[in-house]
Amino acid sequence: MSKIKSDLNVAREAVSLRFLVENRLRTAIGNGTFKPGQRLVERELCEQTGVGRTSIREALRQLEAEGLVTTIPHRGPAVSTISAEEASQLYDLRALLEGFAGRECARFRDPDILARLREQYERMVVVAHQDDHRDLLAAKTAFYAAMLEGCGNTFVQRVLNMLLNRVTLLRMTSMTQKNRIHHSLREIEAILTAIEAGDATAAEAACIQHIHNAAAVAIEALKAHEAQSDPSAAKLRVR
Amino acid sequence: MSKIKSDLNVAREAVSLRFLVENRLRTAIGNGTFKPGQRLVERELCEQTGVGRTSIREALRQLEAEGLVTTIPHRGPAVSTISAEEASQLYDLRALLEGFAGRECARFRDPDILARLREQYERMVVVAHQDDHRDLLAAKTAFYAAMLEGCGNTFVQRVLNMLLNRVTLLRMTSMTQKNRIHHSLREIEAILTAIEAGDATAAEAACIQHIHNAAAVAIEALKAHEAQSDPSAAKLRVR
DNA sequence: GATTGACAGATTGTCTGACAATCTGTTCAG
DNA sequence: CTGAACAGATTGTCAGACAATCTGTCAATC
Repeated sequence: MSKIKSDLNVAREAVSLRFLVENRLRTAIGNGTFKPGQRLVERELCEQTGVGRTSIREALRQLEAEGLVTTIPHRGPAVSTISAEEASQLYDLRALLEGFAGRECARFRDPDILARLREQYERMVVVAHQDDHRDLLAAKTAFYAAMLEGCGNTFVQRVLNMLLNRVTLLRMTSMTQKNRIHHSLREIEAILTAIEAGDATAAEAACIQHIHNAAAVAIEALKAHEAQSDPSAAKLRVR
Repeated sequence: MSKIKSDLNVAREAVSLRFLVENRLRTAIGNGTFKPGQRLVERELCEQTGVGRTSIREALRQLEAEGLVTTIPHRGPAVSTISAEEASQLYDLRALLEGFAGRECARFRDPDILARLREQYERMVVVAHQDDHRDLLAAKTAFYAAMLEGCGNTFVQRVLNMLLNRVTLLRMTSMTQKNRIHHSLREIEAILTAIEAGDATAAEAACIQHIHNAAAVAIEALKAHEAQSDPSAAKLRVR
């Protein structure tokens, strides 16, 4: 019955302005237009978007709830920064959740999901050599999207999406890692084959392993970055 | 260094109105003043709280992001309801996260946390016989709070708090289960001893077991409730 | 009698303008 | 160089307004 309904679903076009603003800001933060730490002055956003302060503020509140933006009282919102410690915790949670997703995928083995996973994986293999990593990133994102969907748990999906947004934040802070691509590909292959084989335990382990590896690189880069530019660390120097 | 700062932390009294409203609404939903499905008309909230529509709306946006409130476009916000299916997924995620928390607690074995856990457990034992379950609930909440803190992961903490708020929602939908208390106590004892023993695997298992048991009861009650009162189910009847 | 269409009432979505509270950087006196 | 005072910037909040949209009702129509 919900199947029928979803077929003639007209997708609710009447989107609110604040929703548009929200997405606009989210992608602006995601692609680095707004950098971590940068302040987001309400009036400026009003001018840039052409909407009133009301809508801007409500959109900001949403992003704040997602952790993408941090608001200091009477000082205003700014794009969230992320410390090495936080990043580490973030990756831990991500590993836990993606492990769950992988495990459930392997358990269900929904043919549709399996097909999408393989499709994206093969797309990744094809575009892996390109200098421009955008295609690769897109395929990887699609792969994850499929896996999340396949786990069949709305809440896990939602939480993971929030986490991924914040990881993107991290990617802006540190630089994109280069040579991990090939390792990464192999790890994803392991995930895929485990899921296809219906081996839940292996799938979970592969997901966790993959995130742990990615985390190690990211955290390392972040720490280096911090040690070099953190003013509070500099202050501790005796000279 | 952050230790020093946190000691003389003056806790930032200058709370914004929207924050007060937010908490007020949250507890109102939590204690059943606003029941699931009930509409929350902005003007009415304005009158009841004495604050302007701006603050109300921003507070509602926050609660919406947490899933406690659902807003239908041009119709307005209402306290979220929760289906048996959603509840099941919610408990799955909760089991995953609390399992993690338990495991980490057992790994760290922070003496301070251990003491708090035992203290709350013993408090639970003492007040378990009372007809009024409020004390018991308070102790249980404190027990969980300690465990969450002990896991040392801010994100897990935050997500779990959100989930717990929504479980409370569920508690409003179905009725409080009565005779589970004694089972519940024994399960919590298992968690505690595993953590105290530093047995991470056992702690994780105990946490997951506990949630699964709680889930089973809750879901059952919810399904019964749904079958009885769901109008869409009634409509499908051929007579 | 059931279906359709129109209408009124209720509420939200959004804008504007305003003003106090608060934060921040700078200047100036000691 | 230290500390106080001040000015500018920005947020937090309110009130009032108005269009867009949803919902229920009621009459007209088949």
